[in-house]
Amino acid sequence: MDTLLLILKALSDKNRLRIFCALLSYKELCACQITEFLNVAGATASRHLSLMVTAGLLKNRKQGRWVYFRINTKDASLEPVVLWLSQKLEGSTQTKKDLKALRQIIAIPCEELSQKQRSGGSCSKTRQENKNNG
Amino acid sequence: MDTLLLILKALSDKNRLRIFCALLSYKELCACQITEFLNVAGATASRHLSLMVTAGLLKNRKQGRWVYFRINTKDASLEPVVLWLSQKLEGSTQTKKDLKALRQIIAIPCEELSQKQRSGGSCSKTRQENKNNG
DNA sequence: TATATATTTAGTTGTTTAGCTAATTATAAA
DNA sequence: TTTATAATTAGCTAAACAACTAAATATATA
Repeated sequence: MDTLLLILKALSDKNRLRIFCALLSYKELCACQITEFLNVAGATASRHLSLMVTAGLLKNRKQGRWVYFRINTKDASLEPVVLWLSQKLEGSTQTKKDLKALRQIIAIPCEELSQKQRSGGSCSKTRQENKNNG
Repeated sequence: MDTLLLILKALSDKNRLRIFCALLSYKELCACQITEFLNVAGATASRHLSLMVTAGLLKNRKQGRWVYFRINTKDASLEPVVLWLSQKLEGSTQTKKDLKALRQIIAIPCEELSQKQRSGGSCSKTRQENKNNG
């Protein structure tokens, strides 16, 4: 039951659900891409991803300085919930909005994305504004 | 996505998961029976149940002074997750322990249970001790 | 009708958690 | 080997939440 709780807690946060949803469409995403699309500090995205990996929902692989995350498709016992979530998430307003934003983000090379994040593109003010604008 | 989040949040608490698990075996349970088996204050059980009803996971019916709760089997879109949870919960140590305790609880009439709860059977000290004893 | 009582709601308190910045770690490039 | 940098970890703050007690609500019984 404790393992199950870990999975459910990992899924019961809006930003983590958005990450999961993004990975349903884009099989693999870099931490910097997820940071960009959530519009949060890198450390915040990292913590969310870490929780999901610990719960067994995600797997990651390191490639040079970048870390790529994907849904853990090896654990067969997760299949039913992944399917259920896919159905529930498909076509929701938030999903549409996120997928649209992601199309633009994945077009930018990670080097450029990271540089943008370093140079103030992710300051608190901007994040707050984006949040308010929906 | 917000409805989905409501469902996931409703499931991501140990006591609420225990309630759900109990209702997988006992189709319908009274609020006082759930209060007894969680070993919490009546108000606490009521709040948990209310969250689960709001999320659409449970339905309830009032019969006299008693309120009975059951899993909402009418919403077909919940079927996959209910099945998944059943599989995950089946046979876990916590589940076994809870079902054992429930067998004794349902043997007691609600009148007697409620009276027991009123007359100090559910004081904080007892609850804490039970918690520590597992 | 008045009283008893099962449940819910209101209000309080301590814990958990999501977010931030700053410091650390690990890898690539100069 | 030194420097730059992507990601993680540490430490902090504010918000969310689970638990409690007390008050309110709704129903049954005397």
